[in-house]
Amino acid sequence: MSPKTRNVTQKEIARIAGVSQTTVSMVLNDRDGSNVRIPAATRERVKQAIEQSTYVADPAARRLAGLDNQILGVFTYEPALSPESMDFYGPLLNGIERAAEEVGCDLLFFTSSPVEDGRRTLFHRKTRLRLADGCILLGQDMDGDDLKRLVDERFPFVAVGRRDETTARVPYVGIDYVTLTDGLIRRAVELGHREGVYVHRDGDSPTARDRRGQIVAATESGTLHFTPVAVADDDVSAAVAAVAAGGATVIFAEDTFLAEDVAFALAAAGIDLPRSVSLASLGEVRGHSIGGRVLTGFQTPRQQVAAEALNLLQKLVATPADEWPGLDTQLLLDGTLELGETLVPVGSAS
Amino acid sequence: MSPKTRNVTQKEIARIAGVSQTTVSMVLNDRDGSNVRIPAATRERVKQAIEQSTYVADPAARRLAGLDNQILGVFTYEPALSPESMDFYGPLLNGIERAAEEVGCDLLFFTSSPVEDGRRTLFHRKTRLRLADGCILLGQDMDGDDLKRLVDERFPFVAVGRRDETTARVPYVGIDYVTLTDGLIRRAVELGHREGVYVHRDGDSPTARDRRGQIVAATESGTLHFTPVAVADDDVSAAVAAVAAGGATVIFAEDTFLAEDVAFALAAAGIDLPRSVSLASLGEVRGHSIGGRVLTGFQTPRQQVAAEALNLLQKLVATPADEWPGLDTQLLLDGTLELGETLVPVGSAS
DNA sequence: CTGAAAGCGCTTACAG
DNA sequence: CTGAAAGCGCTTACAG
Repeated sequence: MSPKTRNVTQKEIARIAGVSQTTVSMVLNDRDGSNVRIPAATRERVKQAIEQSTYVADPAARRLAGLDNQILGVFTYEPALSPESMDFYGPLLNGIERAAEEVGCDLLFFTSSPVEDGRRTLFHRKTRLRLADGCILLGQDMDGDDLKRLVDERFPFVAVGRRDETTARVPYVGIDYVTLTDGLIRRAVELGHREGVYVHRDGDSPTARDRRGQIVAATESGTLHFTPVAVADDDVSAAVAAVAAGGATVIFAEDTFLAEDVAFALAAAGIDLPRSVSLASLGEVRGHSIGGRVLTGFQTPRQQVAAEALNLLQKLVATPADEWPGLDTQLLLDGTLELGETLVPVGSAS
Repeated sequence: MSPKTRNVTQKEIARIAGVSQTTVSMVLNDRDGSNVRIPAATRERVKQAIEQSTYVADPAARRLAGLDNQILGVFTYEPALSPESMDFYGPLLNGIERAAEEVGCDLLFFTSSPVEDGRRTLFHRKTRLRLADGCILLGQDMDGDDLKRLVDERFPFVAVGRRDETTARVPYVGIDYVTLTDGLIRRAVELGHREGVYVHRDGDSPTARDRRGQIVAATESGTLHFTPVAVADDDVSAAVAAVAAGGATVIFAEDTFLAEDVAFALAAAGIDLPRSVSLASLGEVRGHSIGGRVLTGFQTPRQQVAAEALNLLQKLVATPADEWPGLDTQLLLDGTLELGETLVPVGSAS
């Protein structure tokens, strides 16, 4: 630690104002309850002294003494500020920053977390987690053990995105993908589609299950029959083959990157989009288009998700842990459909 | 403060291992100097106990006891994570995140700082600044008083961008705009330009002065004569008028947004770019183009700037303040010219 | 109304 | 080699 000029402490303020350090603390924290009643005169004297000095409370000491810090942690399972991740994290981080500014909190990014198995670990020997009053968790693929431990330790946190851990009830704010997926299926049916291909990554996240659930339901009810195609390593050739095999008039892709890959592969295979086959993404499509056409998919209120997550986190921080069970800690927000231009009526080719 | 389950402390580890709490601290911090020599046996016992527990040192306590925190502050004078600011801050933040990850530091964003006069204030009653070992300052328009106070308090910090405060020697990492500007002027001269217009915002930041200095020098030496045009509120009409008045074959804009505004106004005025007049930006141009043409300007190593800034900050943190004068704390990195397609030989119209 | 004291969890001289 | 003690700056019972 580089030696700095000593900082002003309450003790010095006390000496200047001619009171005890306790009194300074009382004044600073507006402790004016039944047992303590500080006359306006001394209160004023103390305030004067503080005003004249450059006094700033030491956050570490406050924290150690058991107060909160006005610091919220932000943990991402991948680098959050890289150009590639901005597409996903950008709106969330922006929402978090704005909400934090609003409530007067600083944001502690746990960039130091060592990487294991390709993702960062929240708990490690030197984690500064406890310096924060609470923590926001971001990432497609969270660690179940982390979540469990956070719950067990009663550390206030909120996950962005739905989590249905069997081991613990995780507070989250997410998007209602079930309704969105359902809406897009209806839309396809309205347009005459009866046979589709569902291209997905074969992941097992809650949001992946949400989408798949509706796809399966539509298939089983006979509303719209989907042939599922799992894709690995961005190799979407199987999906193209499934389309070429005939029958399908529409492709649903699990997310927008996948949709773009599919579109590219279709073009390479000489299959015309959307004349020969329609395409829709079950993810956020803003800013994405296919050959100049607005991609059909969802619009998701990510900034709002972030704001609500911070909101909920604040509530958890302010509530004693034993009262948490009474709180509504799982929140899904509605998105909207982007009808777009890549999902068109069957037979548009004619 | 919501009551949590109590966290494991050194005292408990000590009890388990059957040693004193001091010894636990020693083992944890590898204090094995001349006065302390802990036998491998007890050391092992302590490590076992730690391993079995979920012990994590309380960062607030460490900090209060005078150690460093592995937390670096990030202060931006405007919101850093908004879509608009990403163009500028994005590469810097990315560089900072990567560097922080490398050195094992967390990043504390001072989002809580209240806004005064349209910009955030670093020092306020509840600043958590001191929780960080040091701080990176970002922003076009920093507050001179903030800088002075940081220097006076000997708080380790590094500004991104050159700062020449008269009141204090500010550590910084920036880009060498003098050489870049000079290079672009030479280039214009090579292409036959003798008469230009310099569109600027009339600001007084160091980098603004750097650019203007070269413009003025070229004008005075007669190499390339510039007519300066100050622009307010993005109203570049005066610049267009200056061009229309004749004589000038090239426009230099202080930054890329300005260049884009000028290009737009020229097009509206029916002045053909670059056939009638050339255009160059004295700023980063990556990702910007004018009517499909690569804009002439600079490429600046912003990620590297960020990395070097963090580097320097680490050095400051690790060095006692009284030895800072011996350090090289002002660093300018080289950018490269983007020759682009909007600065063309005089008389290309023919 | 106000201050002396204990305590938060840690580190570091200082004695054994 | 190891532990008891002081101290970091703050808050909060607890006595006056």
